[in-house]
Amino acid sequence: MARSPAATAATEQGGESRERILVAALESFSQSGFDGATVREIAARADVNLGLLQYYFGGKLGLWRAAVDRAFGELEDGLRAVLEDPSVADDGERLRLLIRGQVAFVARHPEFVRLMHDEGKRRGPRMRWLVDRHVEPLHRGLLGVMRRAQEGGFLPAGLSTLHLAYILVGSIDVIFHQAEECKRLTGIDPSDEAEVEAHTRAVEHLFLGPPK
Amino acid sequence: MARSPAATAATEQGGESRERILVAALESFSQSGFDGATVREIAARADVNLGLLQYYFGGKLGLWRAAVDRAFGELEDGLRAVLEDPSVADDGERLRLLIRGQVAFVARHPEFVRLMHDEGKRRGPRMRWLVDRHVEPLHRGLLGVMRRAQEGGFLPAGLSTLHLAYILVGSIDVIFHQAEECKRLTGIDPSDEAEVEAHTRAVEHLFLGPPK
DNA sequence: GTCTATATTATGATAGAC
DNA sequence: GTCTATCATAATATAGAC
Repeated sequence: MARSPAATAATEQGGESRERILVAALESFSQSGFDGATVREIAARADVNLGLLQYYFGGKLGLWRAAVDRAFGELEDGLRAVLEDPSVADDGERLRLLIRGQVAFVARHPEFVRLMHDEGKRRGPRMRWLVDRHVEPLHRGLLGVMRRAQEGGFLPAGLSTLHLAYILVGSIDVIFHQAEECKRLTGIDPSDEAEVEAHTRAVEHLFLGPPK
Repeated sequence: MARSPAATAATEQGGESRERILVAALESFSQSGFDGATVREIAARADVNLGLLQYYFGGKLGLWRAAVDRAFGELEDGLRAVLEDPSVADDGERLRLLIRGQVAFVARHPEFVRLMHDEGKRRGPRMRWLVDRHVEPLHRGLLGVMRRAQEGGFLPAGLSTLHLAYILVGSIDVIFHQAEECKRLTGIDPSDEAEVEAHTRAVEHLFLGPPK
């Protein structure tokens, strides 16, 4: 896989092991939360020695930050493409693309949502770091699209874009965040292709109306 | 506040301290997750001695279970009332009441959602216990209401009720789950009365159409 | 770069006094 | 019931060999 130049500084100094550690860290942090995750388990998962985490990331917090940067990198690349694509006809269509892209991304990367939710629920330095560095720009972009979609008559006017934004994100994310619960509850894996499609259709229908 | 007889068995043996421990435990578990929470901090929060947690609940897991039972007790009482209320005109109206009640509950009890999300995201004995004991009955009830609302034309037909259910829950819950993030992001506290109202209106509009 | 110790602290649980 | 120790373990982080 080709590497984007932008990603180099944050994630690409160092070698193969460094990358495996980051993958393992994201997995562990998203499953157990920052406090619940242990650097030992991450090292074991990445099949490297404990000291190596210290060597590359200086400590648990540095590892967490690097893993978060890496996780957001991929998402941001995809979102920016949709937000800035000049060939999109109108903001209703742009919102539709945003929904589709986000459902697809979250279905394949539930760790991402789990990590965001784990930090977004409590006050603290990590939450502030995450919001200021990553969430705020995305949120601003989404609000803009929704506002313009309202102005164009693609979204119900008179409803707060802030609330609509959280409703949209919640609509998309929760079933994948709770994928294990959903499996236990229904036997259905929401990340199965057919379910991802059904989910996309349902979210699109609710926000943008029945398909033409 | 009067105590429902049903709640007695699960939560009322023991005294004042026991209750304070359960409140503190719910707070800690929801903030930090099961692994991240420490019995020491819970004891400190409840202003009781460490040994007392052992005395009442046998250990961390027993404490978690008792705290969860207590949290679901209140929710289940409210939901059952709406689900079984014979004076409700139709299932569109019932769904509307369900939405209003759930938004109000979650706005006042974000810990509840945080705890559910913390366990629902990972496989394990606690998740299974939680789903089988508490989530499954609620989910079954919600699916029933949604199916009947579809049949009555109050909800878009042709969309999977499973996905609609997760979308509804996500729509309602996430802004309150992420309340701290939202405050940092926008300066707005979603649990403020005006915001709760705006959120209710937005969710109602999306699922049940514009107000009459 | 990667590893093997090890220091230090924090944690869940227990024993037993009052 | 409630408290004061204390134990055994598991955690992060460090020092230093290869």
